[in-house]
Amino acid sequence: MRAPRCDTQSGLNKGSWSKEEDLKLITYISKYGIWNWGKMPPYAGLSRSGKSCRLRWMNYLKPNLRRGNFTDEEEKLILHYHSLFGNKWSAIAKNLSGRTDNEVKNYWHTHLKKRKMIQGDEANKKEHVKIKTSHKDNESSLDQCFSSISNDETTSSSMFETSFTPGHVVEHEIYYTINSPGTIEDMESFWQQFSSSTHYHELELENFWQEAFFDQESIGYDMHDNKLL
DNA sequence: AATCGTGTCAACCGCCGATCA
DNA sequence: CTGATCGGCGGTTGACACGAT
Repeated sequence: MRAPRCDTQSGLNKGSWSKEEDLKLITYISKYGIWNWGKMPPYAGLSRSGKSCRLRWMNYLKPNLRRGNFTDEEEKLILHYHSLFGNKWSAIAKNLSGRTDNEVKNYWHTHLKKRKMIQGDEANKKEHVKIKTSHKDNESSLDQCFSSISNDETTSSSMFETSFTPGHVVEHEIYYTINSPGTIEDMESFWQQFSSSTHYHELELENFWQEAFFDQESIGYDMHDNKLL
């Protein structure tokens, strides 16, 4: 886990994502969808690059991700598709429901690559693979966050109506292609709801959204139409 | 208890292709 | 056609956890 740090040149945060950052991204996307990774971080109140947000969403926060240990069946599939595709991790991941290319790649490098080499040397040797469950703590804390949001009707959206539960595969397709970042009023209401529906107030971030959303020049605010650009 | 070595995996980086003006 | 922008991909890094000594 990388320690959170701030890049002095760009002023953007780097490293590990905090719980509150996760919440902001989840809540923003649930309300406004994904319209432009490069432009949306300030609207979501995040001091992160668009790439960082996209990566975090795709690899960790997206609702239909399966987390935890790889099953024997998944392991066989990875080996099978790797023999077909090589290091095309995204192609392999597409054949594994709820798994990301990053996860498949990591699993390959930490477990299967080594095993394959050993098997190559000693064809009949059986290798015991220990699989760590280091996501446990994060999952439980995020579970709390998700439940606190999804239990609040004012913030529920199509996303949360579809069993938005980390650690489980959701059957429904989630729509996140809404095209507008909303108005200032929307955002005020949104963050007030966000604040009251989570443990946000305990995080000493009360002033955060004000700093983030009332710097109108930096975020692009059309005074004439009263809309965020 | 302290130190060291190794494994794990979230996140970063740089590149590339698609799209659009 | 060209250049800018954006999303996506694969390789790599490095902080942290944990076992060994």
